[in-house]
Amino acid sequence: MEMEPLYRPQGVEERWQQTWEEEGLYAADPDPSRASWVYAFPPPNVTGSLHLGHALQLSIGDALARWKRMQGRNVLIQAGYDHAGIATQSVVEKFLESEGTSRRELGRDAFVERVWAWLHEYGGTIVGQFRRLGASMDYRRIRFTMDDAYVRAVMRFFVHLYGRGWIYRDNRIVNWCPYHETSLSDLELEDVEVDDALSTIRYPLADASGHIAIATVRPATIPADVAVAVHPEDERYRDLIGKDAVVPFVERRVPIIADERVDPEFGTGALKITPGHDPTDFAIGRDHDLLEPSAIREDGRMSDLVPELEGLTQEEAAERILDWCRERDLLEKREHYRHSVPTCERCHTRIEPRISLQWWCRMGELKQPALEALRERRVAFHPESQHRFALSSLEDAPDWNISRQIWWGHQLPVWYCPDGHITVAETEPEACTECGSAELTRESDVLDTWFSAALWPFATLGWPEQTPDLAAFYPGDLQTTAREIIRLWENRMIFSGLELLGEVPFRDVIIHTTLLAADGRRMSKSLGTGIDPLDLIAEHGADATRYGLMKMSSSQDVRFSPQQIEEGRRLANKLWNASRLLLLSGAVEPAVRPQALEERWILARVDATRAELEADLAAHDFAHAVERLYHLTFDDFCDWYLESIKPRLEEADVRATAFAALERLLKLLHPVTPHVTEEIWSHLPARASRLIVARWPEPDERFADAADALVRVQEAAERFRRSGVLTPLEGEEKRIFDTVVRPERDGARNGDVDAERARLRAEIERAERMLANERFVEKAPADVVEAEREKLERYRRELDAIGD
RNA sequence: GGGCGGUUAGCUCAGCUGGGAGAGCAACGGCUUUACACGCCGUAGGUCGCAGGUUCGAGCCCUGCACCGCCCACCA
Repeated sequence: MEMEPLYRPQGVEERWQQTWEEEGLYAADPDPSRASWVYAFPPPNVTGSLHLGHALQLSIGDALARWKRMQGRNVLIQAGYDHAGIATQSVVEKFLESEGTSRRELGRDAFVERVWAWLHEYGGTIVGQFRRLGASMDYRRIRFTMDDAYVRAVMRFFVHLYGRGWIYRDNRIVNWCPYHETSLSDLELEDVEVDDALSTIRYPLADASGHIAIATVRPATIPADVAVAVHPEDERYRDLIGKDAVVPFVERRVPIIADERVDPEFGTGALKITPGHDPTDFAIGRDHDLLEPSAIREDGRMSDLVPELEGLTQEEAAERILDWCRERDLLEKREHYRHSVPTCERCHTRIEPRISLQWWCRMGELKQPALEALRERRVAFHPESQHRFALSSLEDAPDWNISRQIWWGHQLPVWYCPDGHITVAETEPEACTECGSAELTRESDVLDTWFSAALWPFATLGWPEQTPDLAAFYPGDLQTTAREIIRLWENRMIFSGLELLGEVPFRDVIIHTTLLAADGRRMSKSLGTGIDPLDLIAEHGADATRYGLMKMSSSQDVRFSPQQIEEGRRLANKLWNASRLLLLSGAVEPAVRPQALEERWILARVDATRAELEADLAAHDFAHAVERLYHLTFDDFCDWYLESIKPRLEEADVRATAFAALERLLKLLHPVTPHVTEEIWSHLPARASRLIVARWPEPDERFADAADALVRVQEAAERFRRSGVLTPLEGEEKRIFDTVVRPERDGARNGDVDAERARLRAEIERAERMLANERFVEKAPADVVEAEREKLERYRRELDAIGD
């Protein structure tokens, strides 16, 4: 096949992706002869498409996987989808709206069928996009959290926790979305700034001795007030504590209580307590044994608490109540107030804090083994700061609200009989376990999406069955994710794995960099700041994209910059052309037969880089890892080594060594840029296997001695190019210098010996000053002082050589 | 309000346990050199956010301040 001067990844990459997969090189099967290495890739939303975060973590994870595979490990990257309960339900509901129907019109069973139909038509595109990035996942093993087998695992988990006594039902205040009519976790919310009005309203004292004024943005909730609270230390109200106030409009007597959660600085310093519609009030109410009436219904309109308000919107009700207050001179003032309120991240409806009956999982005992595992670092989050965060958020983890009032998801395996007895079973029971009634109704709630996601590392391998896959691939090795997923998912996988299988699901969790938009804001579709990785791949290739994303993954937040991707593209092209040079000179069987200094040197450089690269990858320092590969390729391999052997390329032995060095270089690069390296590999003299499964280079320190000699040549070259000064060199060193630098060309330009002399004098002066400082010589470490002396001597020698 | 991180060259970022400020890109100058102009060689560009402190010596350690980002908790 012809090798064009310009490497074009388009077409080449797709061909290798297909070949690798067809030849079964991505496949992982239990193999007792090899140690496994398992990376359960976070299952994306089944309705989702590839974004830069996926691409980044996949670049990292796949590079590690390919590295481990070349080291002989039996690598499994688990792929699949999450059903993403509320997100998917929202997407399909919007679709139904466009068709002129709705979830309610269809009813539950028909709706769920429509979701499945929708998914078969439009869902599951993202895994194809993983392929396009070159992700070496076992695509035969795609799992979905709604697969029959997976559903069985989820049911088993629920029944198990219930049997342990850790699952209970309770009325709590939850984030309620009036549009979806479901509870939401705190993490499914989005804060939005709104312009509101803050009303100050007088509540008359029951003994008619005056009034106490409160401030509220939600007058509609006044009918559900059950108390007025003040801070216990607040002098203004000390005398009122224990008295009764009269709630306007409903004219109900309520106590004035003291509670430290009231902020005396805000508003009037007095707070109306509405446990049914505010989280703080709810907490205060529980502590003071207050009633929890509800003025607002599931749909966000007024309840029948006050019959004349029933069915009104909150705005309408608020107007009525405020009018009532105005007429009696109880409305002190009404002022503009801007604040942020939680909204549903899917439909942007304002969240209604609401008390409802929910299912909960007690965390107290369940999390203990996970805490221990984290403390003992049997699971380690990287970087270290995130490990501390993971540990502290698990320590603080409140009981887990596991129920959602939506239709798409795993329906709770809970059945009620007419007498209200509860039967919990993995499959539909025949009769109530308590009274034997056969009239059973299933709980309509479904489980939180993260409840099933918590089982991902083992439910994908067949658990609860004791499958060969489970034996071979559990526990796994790697997890990668974004910071905000730690509490939602990582910690829950850890405690679930420990509870159900007795072992942690993975050893290392890499919390990857968050890529910001160029202006420093968060990347998001709604801000229009997102970048489609598929566009990057189409333009620059998957290799360049992988390289660039790894280069960008250094600190916690990094702004996206296309230059890094372009750098990757140049690297691929450079590698391509270096290989072209050797192949055009005549392919020969690779053999390590170094005869000259530069040959020993490049082999030493490649080996040194191998060692450094291994250390970088082990430390998850991907930015430095790829930078090293870039310099090895450009500076060492091309600019020095290939330039210096060019005149001798007709010698077969020289080429044999060159091909051997190239092979090692390709191997080191393969985890980062798999396609171009495999493509070049295929042009090399017949290899027994694909590069993807070739053996990672063994340490080879035979030529380490060549490094120093070459450094001398490189320094001489730098000096010559800078100043025209020729450093005396002999033999091999002089030959390489003459080949690469070519004094007849580079030296003609400027011979600024004076500048070089001045430079050396400045260095000498500086070193002399340091060494003249007694405190420095006394207190600095001996090796630092010694190094300074050596520098001084060297500079003096060099100055002598030039001629002072 | 709490937590994490950041502030170093025009841009994106490195700088290990304190010991001569770096890379890539961009800019500028020079090279049609038997692979690559997506190339090669070189030049310039930085009071390392600000103010103190510790130290013989601080980009790095300590204190305070300013600004930016993210996460969490939120005052009705």
